[in-house]
Amino acid sequence: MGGMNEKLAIEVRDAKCMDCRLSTEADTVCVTGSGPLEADIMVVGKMPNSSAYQASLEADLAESGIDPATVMFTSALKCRNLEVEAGTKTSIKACQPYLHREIEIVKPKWILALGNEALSITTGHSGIMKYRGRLIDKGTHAVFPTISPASVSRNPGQRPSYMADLKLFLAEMQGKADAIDKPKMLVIDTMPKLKKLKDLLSRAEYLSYDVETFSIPPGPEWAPNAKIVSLSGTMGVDGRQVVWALPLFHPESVWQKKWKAVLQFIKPELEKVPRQIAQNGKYDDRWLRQFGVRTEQTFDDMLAAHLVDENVSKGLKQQAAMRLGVRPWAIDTKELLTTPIKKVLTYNALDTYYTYHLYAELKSLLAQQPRLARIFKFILMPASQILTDVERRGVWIDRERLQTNHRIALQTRAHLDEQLMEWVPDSSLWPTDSKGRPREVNFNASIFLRWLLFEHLKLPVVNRGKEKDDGSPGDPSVAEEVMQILRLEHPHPVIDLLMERSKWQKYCSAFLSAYEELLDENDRIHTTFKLYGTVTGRLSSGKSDAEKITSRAPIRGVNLQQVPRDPFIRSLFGSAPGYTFVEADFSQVELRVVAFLSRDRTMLHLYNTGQDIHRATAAWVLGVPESSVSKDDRKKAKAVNFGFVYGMGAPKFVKTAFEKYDVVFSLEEAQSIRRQYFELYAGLLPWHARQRRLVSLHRRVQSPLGRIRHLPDIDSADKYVRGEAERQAINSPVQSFASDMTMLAMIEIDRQFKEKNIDGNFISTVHDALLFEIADRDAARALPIIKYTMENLGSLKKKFGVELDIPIVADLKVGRTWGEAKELTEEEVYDYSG
DNA sequence: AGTCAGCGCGCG
DNA sequence: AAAGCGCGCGCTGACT
Repeated sequence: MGGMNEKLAIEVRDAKCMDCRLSTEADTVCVTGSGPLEADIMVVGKMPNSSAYQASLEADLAESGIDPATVMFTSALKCRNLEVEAGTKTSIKACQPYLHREIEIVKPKWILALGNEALSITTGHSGIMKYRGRLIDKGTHAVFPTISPASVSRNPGQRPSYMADLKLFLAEMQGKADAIDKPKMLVIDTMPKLKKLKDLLSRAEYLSYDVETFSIPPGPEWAPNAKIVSLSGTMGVDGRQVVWALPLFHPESVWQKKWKAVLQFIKPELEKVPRQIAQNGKYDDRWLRQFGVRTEQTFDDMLAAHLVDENVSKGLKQQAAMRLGVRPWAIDTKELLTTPIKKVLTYNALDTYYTYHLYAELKSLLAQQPRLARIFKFILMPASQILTDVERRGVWIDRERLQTNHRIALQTRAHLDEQLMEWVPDSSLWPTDSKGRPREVNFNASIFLRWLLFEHLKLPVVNRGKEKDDGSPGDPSVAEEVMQILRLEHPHPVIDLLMERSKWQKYCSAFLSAYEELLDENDRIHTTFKLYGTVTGRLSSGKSDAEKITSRAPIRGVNLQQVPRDPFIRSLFGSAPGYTFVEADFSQVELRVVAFLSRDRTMLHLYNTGQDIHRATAAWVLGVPESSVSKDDRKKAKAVNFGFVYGMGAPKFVKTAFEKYDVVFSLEEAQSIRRQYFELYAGLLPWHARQRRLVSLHRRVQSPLGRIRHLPDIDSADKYVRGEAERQAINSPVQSFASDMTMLAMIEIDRQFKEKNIDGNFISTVHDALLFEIADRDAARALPIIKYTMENLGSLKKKFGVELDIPIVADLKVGRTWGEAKELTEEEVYDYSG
């Protein structure tokens, strides 16, 4: 690093500072900034930079167009200690005055904050991943946060977005005009203009559209007070482009009182536009369908962006900045109704305008990668269409049973609490909070519980959490695994009570009360699926982003992919009266895909001869014939298969075997089992090696359909990070392919139901399972379609040219509810009589 | 009164 | 010191 700026050091530095423990360990105490005193730009890192670090930082800045010679470099923490990589909240606080004094003296116009410590000391905010890349105005200067270069060197995958941030920082400083001109906007606020819009829409070749919505609390489109505030579009008509904004339920809107009628007026033309482009259009389509307009997006930018690069953020603003060089634009969408209408409309229209330009960009990117284009066309877009209606329809819940079971759960928890209270002494002994008041009784993972177990009852501490920032040991763990160990080695009634209680606590808070709150007037609950929610292409499920906004009465979303398997919960989910509930599972689909990809002979043989691989593994581990493998043993073997196939080591195997299956293995036993496992399935290790080689060579891997997983961390200098990327390279193609098979099945089955006029609907997918609700009278026709389609998946060959040489098996369960559905034999599926 | 990260645990 | 993968969410406790 260059030396400290002398004038600055004289003003600011206190070389004898002893405000925190860092000073005692430091080589140099209180290192102040280096660089010109009159700099406009100040770069704040975490600690004083080493010379190598400084050199690479300067190179990064130069590469993005910022001249390092004009920059004042300084840091959040002032003590330099090359040995210790330390940063503590207390140290940051202690150092804060020095940095603030530096800012006062240098008076920069811009501060580049590198990493969370720098962010927090310059702005008071925490959460660098949230705040990175956006300018924070501090009055006298503006702070632009991004991630720290240290993190980038550890995770090379972050480099592109880091460099993009630096370039955005330069653009902000230069106040550069956006790369694309802002459009002229047609505001539809009179009857003649509305008629004109209707006419233009009827001839539009494409339309990118977006709605602004409102409800209190922020929630779903079916909430009683849900309103569409405005609808905007960018469309191509007669070879030119028209950008328009239609005010609807805004207080200043001329259409506020008849906004629904206005929507109906343009509905036929809106629905008929051939190319319908949107950003996360499932959301817009859901809202428009709620109010009677059935748009069907044909191109979703968000999904295309996800396919092209699963690791970047897919928001419109981020994508527009990254791909179009457009600076962020924003209004407070929580305050739509009090924001002047002009602003709302401009914002709304601009969204559609950039959505269109992104579409053009992404479309050409996809055109260059035909396999991705096929996944987009034959999986993502059709799935998005289907899921739009799945989310709107929701899943039927047995309301009475829900209320009963909720009551039971609350009572059970209360009863356990009573029993636990017998072990709680007089409140004078309770631990106190920072203000000296006794802490409340709390049997969740709290300070109170830790005190009760480890201080009052003097049970031994089995495990601790992460070491604290100040170097003190972490809190004693009260996790399930710790309880299991305590129960074995130091039995105590409190342990059993707590283990039982934690189950009921989770049922009450995470599931039952959420379900009750979310039940709509038709006894159904809703989820939001994300097709862009996972790096492998699986769906994720939960609440929509709007529902995530914290508010006084948050609407909680249901994650349909983590419903406890306990029939106490699963039997609440069912089919409405007159309908049959069907669960169709792909049997062991991931392991079948492993066999297909690894070409392991033993696995291929087992599957091709219709055998059960978990059973085979269990028999082999236990050294008994397959006929004497119990259900429980088979379950344990599942953990063995999944663990070892994806690169689990012996120590972790010992841990999971104990935690999940109560089986105790010694490390030696585990090592020998692992060794023998790879002798039994001799094709697996060579396949692992192949995946490692591929990812090292290309920095990415592909699924059989061509989904790409970028793994830039394979270049990390850190061997743990590298190992992670290697195991992901092994797992990703498998998980990807399996989940695409599920989506293809959903799409094919949906098409056949429609063709054959079957009254059957999807309720949810759970990774390798499809859930349906089918009219009783159509069940006999529907079941064979479901099973046959899943097991044959014609589109794999037809659309993707992939031919599976292992059998795929679908297991069907039928009943009134999820928890009570009974498995059908093959005969029962093909000859169903209810 | 709201925000956040870390933990622990629900699912595949 | 650390080697299954992929998720979402509720709670706690510390902070503004």
